[in-house]
Amino acid sequence: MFVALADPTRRGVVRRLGQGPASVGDLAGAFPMTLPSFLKHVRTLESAGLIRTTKAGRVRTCVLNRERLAVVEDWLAEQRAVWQQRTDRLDRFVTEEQP
Amino acid sequence: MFVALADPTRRGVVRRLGQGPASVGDLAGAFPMTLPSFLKHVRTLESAGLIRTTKAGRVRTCVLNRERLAVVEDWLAEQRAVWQQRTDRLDRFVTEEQP
DNA sequence: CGAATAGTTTGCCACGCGGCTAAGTATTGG
DNA sequence: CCAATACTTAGCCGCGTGGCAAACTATTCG
Repeated sequence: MFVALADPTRRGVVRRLGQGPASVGDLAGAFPMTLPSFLKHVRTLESAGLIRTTKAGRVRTCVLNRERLAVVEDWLAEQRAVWQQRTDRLDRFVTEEQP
Repeated sequence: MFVALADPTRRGVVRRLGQGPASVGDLAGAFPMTLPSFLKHVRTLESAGLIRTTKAGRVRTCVLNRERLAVVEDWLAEQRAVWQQRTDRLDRFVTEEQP
């Protein structure tokens, strides 16, 4: 997940797909690299589950898999939870300092 | 940012630091690698701005920089916004199909 | 059918990442 | 002051990643 999003090209693809499905060729047009190179990114995103692709005729269409982005959000939420626990403990501690 | 979080060791450090500051040595104890290797991760996290570190005497203490995690949340929020716009357009389109 | 289109596969290369050992530098406790 | 502690630096190595060009496959259009 994070690995897949750690590349600007791939984040670009995710952003673009947020606006709706697109073909590999259309997507590739927006990035300064050859098709084979670009296709690797598509595959990476797909195996990370961030996008789904289907081939119809000779054109492969990519769509964003929104649910997967929630995984990142969940991780962040967990971090916030951990941090929250800690400040709670701190609050209690500080509070109990004043009997 | 995403690159820094793309490594399990570094995510582990972030999680651990959520519970409060810790020294490099203490943190390293939780991971199966040598100190020099571990230190690289600390440096990576620091230059990504995810943590801040200060050295007192011979011990370097690390603290989580919560604000930076918000950057990831912002990116996700932006994605949601883009997606939302699109479904809005879609709604309008569908709605206007029925005069 | 034949040519253009849209991916796909293959094979190559450079670079950086993540790991290691060994050796060096401050600090600190006795 | 000396030894232990806590990093830090330096240097090395294997592997994965991200890029390319060239050649191949499968559709579609005229």
